[in-house]
Parts: sequence; C-alpha cells; structure tokens
Amino acid sequence: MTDPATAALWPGERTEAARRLLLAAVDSFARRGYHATTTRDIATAAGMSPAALYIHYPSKAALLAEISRTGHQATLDLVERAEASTTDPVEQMRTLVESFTTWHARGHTVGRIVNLELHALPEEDFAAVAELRIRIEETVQRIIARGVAESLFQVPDQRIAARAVTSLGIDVSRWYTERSSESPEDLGRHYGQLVLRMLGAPVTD
Amino acid sequence: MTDPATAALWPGERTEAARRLLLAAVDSFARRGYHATTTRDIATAAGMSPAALYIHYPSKAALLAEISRTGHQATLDLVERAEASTTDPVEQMRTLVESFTTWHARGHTVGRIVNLELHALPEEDFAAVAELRIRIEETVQRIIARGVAESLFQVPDQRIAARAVTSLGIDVSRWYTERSSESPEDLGRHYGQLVLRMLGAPVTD
DNA sequence: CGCATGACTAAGCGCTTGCTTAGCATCTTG
DNA sequence: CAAGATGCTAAGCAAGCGCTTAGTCATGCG
Repeated sequence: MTDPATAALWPGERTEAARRLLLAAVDSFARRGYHATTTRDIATAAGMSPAALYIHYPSKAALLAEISRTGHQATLDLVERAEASTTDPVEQMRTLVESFTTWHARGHTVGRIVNLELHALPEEDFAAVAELRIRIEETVQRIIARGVAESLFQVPDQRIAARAVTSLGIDVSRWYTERSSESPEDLGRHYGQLVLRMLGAPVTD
Repeated sequence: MTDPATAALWPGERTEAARRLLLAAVDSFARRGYHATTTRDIATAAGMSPAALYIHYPSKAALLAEISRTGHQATLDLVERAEASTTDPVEQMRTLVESFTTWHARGHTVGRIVNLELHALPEEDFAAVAELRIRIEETVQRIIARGVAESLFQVPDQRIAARAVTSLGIDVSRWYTERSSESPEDLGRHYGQLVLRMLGAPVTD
C-alpha cells in the first residue's frame, strides 16, 4: 500500500499511530488531491475512527504541512549534497539532475503533493516552504553560473536555463508511475545527459 | 479579470451567460483548484445566483470537461500545425516547442486546469482527453524519430526525449505568471533553442 | 389581450465536511 | 492498588456542499 520511498521519509514519526495516519494521508492526497481527501478517508485507511486523527494532528492542514515541509527539506538536502560533492560544475550538475530526477520518480507520490498542493497550505507553512524552493532554485543557478564562468556551459539565459532544469525534474513526479518502463535510476541518468547537452556542456557519451 | 488568452478559446459559447459562467469557472478552477471551487463561487463571479449555473450546464463536472476538452484540442491543433508547417524535423521541432511553450505561458490559467485537474474528470471525459494527450505525445515522438533517421538529432532514448520535450512545455503552465520577467514569446524562443540542443541538433545561435 | 416560453432567483433539501465532546478501556506510577 | 494519564471510539454538531424545486418576470406571438 505505502511505497518504501514514502515510508523512508518518516523513519520514526512520534508514534506508530501518527506514522500510519501520515502515510495514509500521503497516499490519499497524492491519489485524489488534498481537497478531495476527507479526514475519514485518512483515519479509515490508518485503521482508526475519524476522531483519532485529531489526537495526533491538530488539523487536516497540519498533515499536509508536515508532508510538504519534510518533502521539500529532503529535496533541498539532495540538491545541496550534489553541489558539495565536487567542484566541477559539470559533475555537480550531472549529480544534481540524476538524484533530483531519481527522487521525483521514486518518490512521485510525495512529489505530487509537494509540487501540486502548494496552494492548499496555510499561509505560514507556505512561506516556509517557498523559502526552501527558492534555495533549491538558487543552487541550480549557482552551478550554472559557475559553469558559464568556466566556459563549460553555454546558455542564452541563465535564469531560464535554471528554470528548465528544475522544471524538468519536478514534472517527473506528475507523470511517472510504477508502471513506467524505465527505472528511476535509468531515467535519472538519461535526464542527466539531456540536461548537460541542453546546457551546452561537452558531452561524454 | 479574465485574461484574453482564455477568452479567445471560447469566442462564442452558446449564450453570453454560458460564456460568463465558463470563464468564471476557468478563473476559479485555476486559482483554487477544482475541488476547492464551489458552484456558488462560479455563479457569483458570473453575476448570477447559484441555481443559474444549472440552466446552462448540467453539473460542475461538465464545466471542467468543457474546459479540458477545448484546451486539449487547442493544444493538439497547435502541435499538428507545427508538424505540417515544414518537412524539416529541426524546423518542425523548433516551431512545435516555441508555440507549445508560448501557449502554456500565455494560457497558463487554462493550462493548469488541463494538466493538473485530469483526475477530477468524469471517466468518459477523461478517456476522450487521454486520447488527445496520446496524439500530442505521438506527434513529438514522430518528429524526433524522423530527426534521428535523418541524422539531425542524436538521443540516447527517443521515448524519454519526447517525454522531456512535452514535460518541459507542460510544466510552464504550473510556474508561469503574468509577473514573470520574460514574455511568452521570449520564453518560447529560449525553450526552442534549449530543446534543439538537448536533442543534439546542430545549433544555429 | 391571453398565454406560452425562456432566463433567472429565493429557498431549501439531503448529504458530507472538518472537527468536538463525552466516555471507556488500558496502561503507568507513587 | 488507587489515581491519573493515554489512546482510542461512538455519536454528533454546525457549516457548507452540489443540486432541485417552485415560482417570478420579461419577452414574443397568435
């Protein structure tokens, strides 16, 4: 029912019951959307009565916020790890796109919520998450800027190029399913090559 | 209130009132999402009482279906026009990406509904729209295949490359706003270049 | 003038929503 | 072994939902 990639994001939520509720919420939010999901759906899927949800979370929106914050933080970690892994912009970008893409394919369930249910977040949770999104985008921009400065990349507009890179990865969570023919890792490698070529990097086929 | 790109899609809905309701629905579905929009929202925005909606449309879902079908058909038209415009795969692809991207930027309101509210469609409307989506994807695949056959493109995997091309364009509707610094046309031209380079085409900077 | 017709509204029906309340077993602790 | 805390359920409340009903009013037509 709950996929391992989702489960791995919350290795030990405060209690077992809180964790079950949260994983049920992820599943339902991703499948039907936040507004189409009822608190009864979530509680029932977690094997409890509707009221049990409110012992562990103050509201339905708090569940969404928890999912969104954790998902965004995991994505930012991954992106910053790619930047820190080497000083070569080409390798930074390859690593970033590979792991970013793999993450959005394997974790497409959480990815859908993270990227498509932003507007349903309470205002202050939205603000916190928007900050994380900016830091992700800035990391990509920084790598591109360094690549251009070292004449490794060649792009008509750095901002637009950065948008294209993140956009390509994010959208994977919209269309990828377990039934897709390529594995998340294969897709990541392919996308890594495509992006490097898009940025005008010397190709190493 | 209603942007011109949206209005242009329904030049003459059956009556003035039906058109006002439809445009109000587009606005609200795009801003808040389908499930978060109430029939009262739509009717009020169109300057009518809640019941008036049901004189012109049989249900809230029928409004969504009308928007989704029309939006998908317009996108398919655009894609097929690009393929028919020339026999050179490079020019076909450039034209396709430019108009596809421009369309998703200028029409991001309808684009969001078309691409993000698919799951809310009644089953048979979904089936009709899924068919149109397949034809869009196939057109992109065809152009890539011809480009590869004529040694103009060079990609590791044609299916994945086609996915990347459509995905890049579709996602524009998620992030683009009127406040974005680049015009839809500028973005289209930039994306056209980026995609051609991604496909390994000879660049004409 | 009398009477259909069509666009619309006021009122509200039945149902579902997010969330609350009251109570009940089962643990933990002095 | 009493007393409180803990984790849960049964029941249900107020509000809001999609949609229906009954009726009003302007217009067109014999």
